[in-house]
Amino acid sequence: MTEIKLKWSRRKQERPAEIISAAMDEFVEKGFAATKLTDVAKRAGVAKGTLFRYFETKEQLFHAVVKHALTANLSAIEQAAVVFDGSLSELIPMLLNRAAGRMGDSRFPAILRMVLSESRAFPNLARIWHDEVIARMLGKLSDLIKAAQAREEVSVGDPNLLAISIMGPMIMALLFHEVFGSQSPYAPNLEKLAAQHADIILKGITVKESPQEV
Amino acid sequence: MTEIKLKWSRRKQERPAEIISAAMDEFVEKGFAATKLTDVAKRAGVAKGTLFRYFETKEQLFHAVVKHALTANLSAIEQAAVVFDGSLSELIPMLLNRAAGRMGDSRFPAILRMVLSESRAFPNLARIWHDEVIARMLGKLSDLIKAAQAREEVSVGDPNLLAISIMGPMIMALLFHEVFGSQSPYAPNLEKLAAQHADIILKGITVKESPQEV
Amino acid sequence: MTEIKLKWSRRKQERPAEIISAAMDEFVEKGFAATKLTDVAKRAGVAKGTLFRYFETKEQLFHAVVKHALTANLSAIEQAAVVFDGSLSELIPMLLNRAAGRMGDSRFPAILRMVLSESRAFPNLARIWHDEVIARMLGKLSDLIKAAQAREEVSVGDPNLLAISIMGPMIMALLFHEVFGSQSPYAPNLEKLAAQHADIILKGITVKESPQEV
Amino acid sequence: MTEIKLKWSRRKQERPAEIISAAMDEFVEKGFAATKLTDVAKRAGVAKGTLFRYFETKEQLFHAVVKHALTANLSAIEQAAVVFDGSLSELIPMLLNRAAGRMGDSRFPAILRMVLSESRAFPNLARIWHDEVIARMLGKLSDLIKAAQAREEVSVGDPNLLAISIMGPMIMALLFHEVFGSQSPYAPNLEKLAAQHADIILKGITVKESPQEV
DNA sequence: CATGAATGAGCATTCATTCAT
DNA sequence: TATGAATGAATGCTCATTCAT
Repeated sequence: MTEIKLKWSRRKQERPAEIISAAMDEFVEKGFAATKLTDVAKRAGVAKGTLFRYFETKEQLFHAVVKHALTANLSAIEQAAVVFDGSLSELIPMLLNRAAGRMGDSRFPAILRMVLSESRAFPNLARIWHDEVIARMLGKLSDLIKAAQAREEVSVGDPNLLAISIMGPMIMALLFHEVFGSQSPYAPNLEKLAAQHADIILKGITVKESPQEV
Repeated sequence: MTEIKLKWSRRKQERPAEIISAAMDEFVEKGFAATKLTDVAKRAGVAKGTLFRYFETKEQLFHAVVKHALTANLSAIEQAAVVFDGSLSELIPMLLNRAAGRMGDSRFPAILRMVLSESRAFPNLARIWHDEVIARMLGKLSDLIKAAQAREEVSVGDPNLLAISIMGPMIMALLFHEVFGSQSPYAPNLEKLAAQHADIILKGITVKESPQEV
Repeated sequence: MTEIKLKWSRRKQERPAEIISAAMDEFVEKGFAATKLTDVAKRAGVAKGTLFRYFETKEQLFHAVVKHALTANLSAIEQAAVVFDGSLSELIPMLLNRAAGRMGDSRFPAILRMVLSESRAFPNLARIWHDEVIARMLGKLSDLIKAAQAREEVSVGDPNLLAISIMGPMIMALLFHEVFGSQSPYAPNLEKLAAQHADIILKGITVKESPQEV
Repeated sequence: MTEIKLKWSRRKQERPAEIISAAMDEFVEKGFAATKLTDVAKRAGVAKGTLFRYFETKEQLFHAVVKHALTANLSAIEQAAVVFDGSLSELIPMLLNRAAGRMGDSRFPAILRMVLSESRAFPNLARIWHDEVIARMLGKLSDLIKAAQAREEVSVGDPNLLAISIMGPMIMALLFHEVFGSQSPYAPNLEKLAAQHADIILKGITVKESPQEV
């Protein structure tokens, strides 16, 4: 009896999280429109009606999923850049390598793809992700680049564009794996790409002490 | 008079194209599942039933749209690289600049996004795009890089990854505009990005003339 | 030119009959509701729109088909009984044998079945068939039976019911072949049934001259 | 109160039967193609969507109706003959009389007619009815006739055809009432037909006591 | 007159949402 | 509070009918 009671109250606490997790899997797999709440309920191990106790509509459930995905990844994102304060030649390899690590273990790429997919139907989604993820990430990276330019570590150039030059290939590679799978002969190895791209970029932007100039 | 007389026979020729165009707009805007054939018909200026004269099901209409988008862009893609035969230092700026040009005028970015969105529900779609677009594009670029490496124009490194280093930022920028719009302070100017990224990459990969030459 | 002209006007004359024939095949095969006018047109070798030059609606086409089937078979039916004027012991075998003959060559069983099928949706159909076919057939047969009873050829009994006793098995057998096909081990051989049933019935109804009575 | 409380759980048990009953009425009245599920739902007192909770498609609902009709009538049919073990002179009047009884109270004739109507569109339907109803009925009757022939109760002749001679008029009469209604002056009275036809048949097939016996 | 492209009312089916239990 | 049976608006698709050619 006590057992059961505990089990119930325990589950009650966890229900929303379980539902969100199940819903995320479904939304990510099928997209918003093609996801059936019956399937979400089945996957979450609850009755369909139960979903509506916690989320008023399908759309609100979707928003909850997105919000959850956001906050779950946000700390990691912040951390990646905020903490750091060294030279770009140290930051960039670390940043790209960390991004590469995201691929295998987390649902980040799938969520990225979902955001790309659904942002047209849910403009809010695009705005939130822009403000919370993109702006922070690019903003921080851009600031670090500006600082590096100020101390003449790197050559001049638009820092925002430079940030895209740095991150773009990783994003493209992530999407490649998401969309085309890892079996393609062109599927990039993320760690190697991170290393090689960091190398190229650093060579491409670092100010060389030209011997004869001195 | 002539106008009216020819209305039917002329339209019969154009109908499929008109419908595909309208359908592309709807699919791109709403996604496959959320697109209503009523809206497609309305946009195409025909009755609902007329759609089914030309395309048996919603899915076949979708495939026709994808195929059309593919062939419409394919020639341009082939051209971009195939014709070329000079050094990478000429090719890369041209290639990126041309990609930048695609943004404003064509529906390419929207289609790219649609492919990202729907490839999970339509695995065929992913396979076709992989084989027809990605493989060709990356394959050709990779070949050119190998040739440049052979004649020691550029340093060693995995050519496939290098191709991603070159194209990734443009892809990311395209998606940025598609998803977040061009109003964002972080929205990259495509032409400038193309120029700046080409510069960086070339500096990053070109084999330097040995110092004693100076 | 003349050739063509002739061909056309010749066809024009035949068109309604060709359409009715094609329509009968389709209606008989699929039933009224499941028959598509496109298929009728195709089978008749004309365009869909042409059907509507000759028959205002699908329903009117159906009525034309029924009417045609009726008149085509009516003369034969009339003939079978009207002409005859002999004893029942001659009539019944002949009648049943003739009915058996109908099975193989004509579309009569299929039409019978169609009438059974569609009479609920088209009460007119039932009424017409009742008045034109059933009443005439049963009426005539009943009259002949009454005459035979009057001259004490056959025993007393309700002549209408007797008519059904005579015809029923043939009707059932016709429908058996129509519905279950001729492969069933129970599928009756129509000629044999006609002969055997005639025999039984005649034995069953003929007034025997009991030897001792004389 | 109890009424209301149990409404759902009780109805859940009854719903399929209620729906099948309503659907049978509609199918029998209009035929498969012309039956609208809206009307079935209305007649069953449920919403359209509810139908699909219990039957996946219109066709499956139709099959359920047929199956129900089959099993509902099958036991009665089996019983009629299986149990019996007496002489044909007792069996035949009883059998025909029982068949006559079916007319007024059950939906058997309507179902018979539906099977005739829809068997072309649903060949399965014909096969099932052939195997489950016709074969059993005719088979059993045929067996009893063979036994009677063996003990010289009745004269020789094909037992299958004899079975049709026995049943045919009842089938025809059933269909007459179904199709043309009971108002026709030719509409047979089923009980009288059963009695009279039994009489005739028995006289027609019974082996007569040889004259010298008198 | 013949054609067949175009139409749109009509129907089967789906699924988010409600609510009696 | 949890359940899942019931609901009905919404949507893909069909096909008889129309009408410009």
